[in-house]
Amino acid sequence: MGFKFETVKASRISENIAQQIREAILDGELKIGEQLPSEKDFANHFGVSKSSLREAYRVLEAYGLLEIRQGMSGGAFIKKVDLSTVKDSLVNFFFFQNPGLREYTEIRTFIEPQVVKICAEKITAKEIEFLENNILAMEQEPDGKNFISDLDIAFHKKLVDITGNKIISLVVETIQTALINIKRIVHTDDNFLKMVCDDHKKIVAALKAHDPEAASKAMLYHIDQVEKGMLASKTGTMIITENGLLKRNK
Amino acid sequence: MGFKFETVKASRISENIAQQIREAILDGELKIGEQLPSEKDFANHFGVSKSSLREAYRVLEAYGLLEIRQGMSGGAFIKKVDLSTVKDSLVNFFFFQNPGLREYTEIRTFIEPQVVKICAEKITAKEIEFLENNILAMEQEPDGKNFISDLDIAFHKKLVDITGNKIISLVVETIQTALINIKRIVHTDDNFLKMVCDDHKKIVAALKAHDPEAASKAMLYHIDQVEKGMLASKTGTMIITENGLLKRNK
DNA sequence: AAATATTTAAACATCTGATGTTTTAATATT
DNA sequence: AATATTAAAACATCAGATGTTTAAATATTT
Repeated sequence: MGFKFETVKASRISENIAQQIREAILDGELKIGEQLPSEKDFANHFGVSKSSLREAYRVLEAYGLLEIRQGMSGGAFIKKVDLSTVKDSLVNFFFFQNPGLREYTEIRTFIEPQVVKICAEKITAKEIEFLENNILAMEQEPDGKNFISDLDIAFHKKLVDITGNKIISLVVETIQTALINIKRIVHTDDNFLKMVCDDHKKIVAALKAHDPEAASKAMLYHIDQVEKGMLASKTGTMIITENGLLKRNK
Repeated sequence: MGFKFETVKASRISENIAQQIREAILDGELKIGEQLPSEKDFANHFGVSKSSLREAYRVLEAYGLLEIRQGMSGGAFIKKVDLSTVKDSLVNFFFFQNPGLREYTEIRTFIEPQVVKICAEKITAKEIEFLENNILAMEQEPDGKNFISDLDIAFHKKLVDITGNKIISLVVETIQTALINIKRIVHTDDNFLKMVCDDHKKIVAALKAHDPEAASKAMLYHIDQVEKGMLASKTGTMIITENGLLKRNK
């Protein structure tokens, strides 16, 4: 095997600074809410021009690590990276990977049946009420496409949140979001909506009975139904290939 | 329930431009490798100053959507977002979420046993050879901590790659990377290493026999062993709390 | 005294234009 | 033909001027 030196990228001042600050955050030296010096002061401190420092700030802001506020008593503040930042990053990534519907379904079948198994043991009366209200709202909604999507996301999100596992939450939520984008394209019909409600009801019934196996089974069935429904429905500006891959139809 | 208008953020020129370009990419108008106009020209086109445009480019570069090259016939080129960009983003996110070892283990037990089930059916002789060589290399390595980590990642990565599911690959690889960071801290010993090798061998044996259930069982056992091993080992600068949460020990 | 309006100052946002550095292609030299 | 030099395009950095936002301090009015 040959050498394995890492590629060296020409150092850019802004990158250097952004890296330093990011490391300080990851090392715990800078904490949430803490304020960095003003552009002028910090540029001076680093011995660089304001523009270079501004670019570093912009990059850190793009990472979601910084919030920059204008005005008096404004400035750059360390911020907890929020979910939307990661999701945007994942959207960017998956755009080029272009996973197929099959891939989304597959990982869902891995995770979500197991999620409801845990839920069946831990779920509280209040959480069951939340889920039941969610289904009710979905049924009563005449045709609100987007609203339905929100309710659908909320249903599945609630379930993962019950597990208390932040990683699983992120994964499931990201997949849900990606699927919504696909759904918007494939124009799922009223039958689809009814099917979703029925499936959700069965899942909740199993959870109410604290029956892990039944819940798991109902969820697995549901995920498969959703895939089938989406593959069967007519597509708008996109087409679904034999692999369940979505492609622009132009 | 009250109104639900979204918060409006003061528009910044650089942000506006970055958003426009990002959308053009996500709409398929700009393709990989395509070159954007030079700073000067594009700034002119938008009717803004060079600095504003540069900040937009910096942000897009941070997203991993742009590669900027200096020199003649340099410029800004649309780039496929690579894995490391997403991983960095996830590292930033999880730093604040600070998931516990338990959470990592849990999602692994959801995914990886099912992964090897698929592998047991699809795996080829060449892939088995790869895995066997990987184990051999791991055994022969006297003490190379980091190298072992690389081999460990490569082993698990190979398995998910066999499934051909890009989403699962990303999830598993991200978790592996996060775990390595934890392992570096907890100073796993020689016994741990031997255990890993033995477990990997059992998994490969099951795959060789094309036995999905055995493979799944071996993987589940392995993941649990790794968690136990890490919880038992002495910690360096970090301590593991009762929840399996890592905290800096200072 | 309280409420309202005005002023002020700190900090970011943007612009302009000059100068430096990198990189590749064209040209000249050996 | 190989090597060295030069030129040009594009990014990188800098300096400093001007505009805009925002919150706090101050002044004014009720």
